[in-house]
Amino acid sequence: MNNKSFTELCYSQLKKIPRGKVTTYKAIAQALGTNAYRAVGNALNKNPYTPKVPCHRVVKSNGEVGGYAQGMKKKINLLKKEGISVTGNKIDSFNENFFEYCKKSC
DNA sequence: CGGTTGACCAAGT
DNA sequence: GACTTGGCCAACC
Repeated sequence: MNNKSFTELCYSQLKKIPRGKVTTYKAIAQALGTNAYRAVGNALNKNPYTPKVPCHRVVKSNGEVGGYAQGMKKKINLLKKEGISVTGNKIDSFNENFFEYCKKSC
């Protein structure tokens, strides 16, 4: 079970995100114990689990929605349905809907 | 093993 | 506030 690639581990963290919340690429990387922000984004970009994994709940650290393999419009649309306010390409009340991972024993 | 890429980040201009 | 630069790390060729 631990033989998964870094990419697969990212998906595992994604699935832990509760509905109506969002996180950042950086947070996920740190949750995995690394600083590979880019590797995380790279993993989600090619993610074959698009509907399985809530990749649309992942945004950039500056509050922007970031990107989406199926189109940002779809991503924003999903976020709004989850109860997250999105203005243009940015998250409204970003820190309100922000979800933090438990790095250590939680 | 080296070079390229990417849904990034932070700091500087 | 928008753009540029350097850095970071994993996956792929």
